[in-house]
Amino acid sequence: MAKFRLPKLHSDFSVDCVIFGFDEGELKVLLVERNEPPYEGWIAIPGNLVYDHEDIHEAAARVLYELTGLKNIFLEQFYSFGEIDRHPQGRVITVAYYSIIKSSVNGLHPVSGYTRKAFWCPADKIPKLAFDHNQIVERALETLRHKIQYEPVGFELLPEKFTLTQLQHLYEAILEKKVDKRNFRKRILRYGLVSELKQKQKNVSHRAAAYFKFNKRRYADLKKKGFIFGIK
Amino acid sequence: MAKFRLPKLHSDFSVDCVIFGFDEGELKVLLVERNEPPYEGWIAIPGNLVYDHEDIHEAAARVLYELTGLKNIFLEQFYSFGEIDRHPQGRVITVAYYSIIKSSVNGLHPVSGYTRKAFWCPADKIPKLAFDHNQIVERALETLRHKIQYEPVGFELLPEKFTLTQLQHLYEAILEKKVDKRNFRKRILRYGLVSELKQKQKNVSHRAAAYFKFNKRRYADLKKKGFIFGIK
DNA sequence: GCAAAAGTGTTAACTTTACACCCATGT
DNA sequence: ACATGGGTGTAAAGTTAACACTTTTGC
Repeated sequence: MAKFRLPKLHSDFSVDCVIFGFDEGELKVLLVERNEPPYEGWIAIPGNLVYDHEDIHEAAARVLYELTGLKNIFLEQFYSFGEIDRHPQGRVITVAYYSIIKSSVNGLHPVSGYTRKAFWCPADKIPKLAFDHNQIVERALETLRHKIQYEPVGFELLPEKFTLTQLQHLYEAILEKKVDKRNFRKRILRYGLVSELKQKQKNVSHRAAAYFKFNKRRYADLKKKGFIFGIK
Repeated sequence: MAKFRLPKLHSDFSVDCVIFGFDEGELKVLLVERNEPPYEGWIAIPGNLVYDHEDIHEAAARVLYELTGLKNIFLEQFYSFGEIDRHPQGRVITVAYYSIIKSSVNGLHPVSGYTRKAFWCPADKIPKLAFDHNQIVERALETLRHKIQYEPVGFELLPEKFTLTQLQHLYEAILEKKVDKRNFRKRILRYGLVSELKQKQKNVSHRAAAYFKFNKRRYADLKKKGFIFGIK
């Protein structure tokens, strides 16, 4: 027979966030240095317990803010991890979220004492992390690679203005393979997902590239019609 | 500062299972009639609390067995639901799993007293369910529709031997649209994912259709090479 | 003038789509 | 003989993949 111990004072579930950024031609993941046991001093992804009467999605946003200073980030849930021994102090199930943002945003300043600092780490150089966080990051990467196949996720990672080469390098970093320049450009331009700006690069020691911006409106229209945006 | 109340006696999280079957040309969902408060007497998807020292995945398998008699089902996690008021007796986060099976399996016999019965319901005629289960089923359907676009999920829903028309109707039921017979067959046959059996239908008042079987080996080979199996 | 990255088109192979008639079986 | 669903091919349109040279800019 089911028994409920309610109401409770504390939840034994948590949220963890895998935040992807792209900078210097590399895919990056946002990490923190913990300032609390367990795993005090370890590197981890931002995460913490959910309050009792708190929506998990809001909890993810709050925790991310407290631990890194990031605000107004669009978070998407991707998996829950519940190995019985994943937390050294007992059973804690965690709901994992991910987001892809413009890592140019500076101001990574933990707002609480839970973490000592927050910093970007190249996705292919993640150190040993606290808890089962390596597993969580690995799964987030799979989700991202999968997602980029049918949604133009990449634009979220770039600044407002970007060159087509930057965009291409981003795809190559996520998919971990080379893409043909001409075919890539044809595909991107075909559906009008980007608009060319009049502005060009300056002070580069090679032909200046045109800047483009993502055409959100156009994307929304196409999406309604069920189109798929894939780069193979 | 984080505080942990550990060890605990009971978990306040649950698992819920959306089991898809296909029968009589219709996509079906496995439902139960509850025999316990809350929502006693209501229709719901099979679900219950997770034991303290139980892996959530194992919990899903156990709960499914107890409530419906189904065993050895491949369950896949797809989302966690954590609205603060989703459970009338307090905060309960649920991890939702789905599976696709041959609904010909009879023997739906609840093994515990939690449910009065288990039965198949057409996916497009789901009644009002307990908790937020309608929302969970809806999301599982989206996941299934998405998944069938790049994995030959359909074979899991059919008996060992099936006709190509049955397979086509299955795709049409899931994708909710008509598919061209000739093009469908060409695509299925092209990659050798199915093998024709010598056996044919009997006692049908029209030309007997050939039976086919799914070629798992071939699928595994193709998958390794990164192929995508899509029906548009 | 050279190094570095930007930008640009064509062709062949393949994939997708649309479409209509004859076949086998039971009644 | 008729009703029912099974089974089959082709051509046109569209998509993908492979591939190399010229342009612009700063030093």
